[in-house]
Amino acid sequence: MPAKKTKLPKDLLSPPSSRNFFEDVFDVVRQIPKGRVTNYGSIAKYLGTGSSSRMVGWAMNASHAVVPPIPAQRVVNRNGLLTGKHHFSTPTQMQELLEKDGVAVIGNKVVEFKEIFWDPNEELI
DNA sequence: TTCCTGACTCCAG
DNA sequence: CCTGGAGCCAGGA
Repeated sequence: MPAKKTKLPKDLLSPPSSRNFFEDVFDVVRQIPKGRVTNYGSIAKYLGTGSSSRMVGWAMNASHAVVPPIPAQRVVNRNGLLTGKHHFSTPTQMQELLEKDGVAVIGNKVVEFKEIFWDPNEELI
């Protein structure tokens, strides 16, 4: 069956053998515990891509077309701001999903961000 | 091919 | 504390 038309890079549609940046990003994001959040830079660092944090965000942009769904709401910027909220179906979707996870959000910012921060570099083997 | 943009981050001033 | 520039990598016009 041909893949549905998508804006995803060809690499993402490649077999698992050709592991790529996208799959790695999704893999890490899927492991973020409920109620915890992380940022783009930490994921980039964990994947060894150094300071390519923008690529993480870019990958998240494609996460909506992937299954199982990626908890993209758990990835915010280094200040705990919901910088990617406008990429969800509605401007409030990201916050609602976070609150559903038990994460309080006020003024586009994750409350107690520092407390619930989940760093893959230290908590993921 | 070059130029611009982006769900980022760091460093100067 | 705020602002601007650079580095970063991939994709689109």
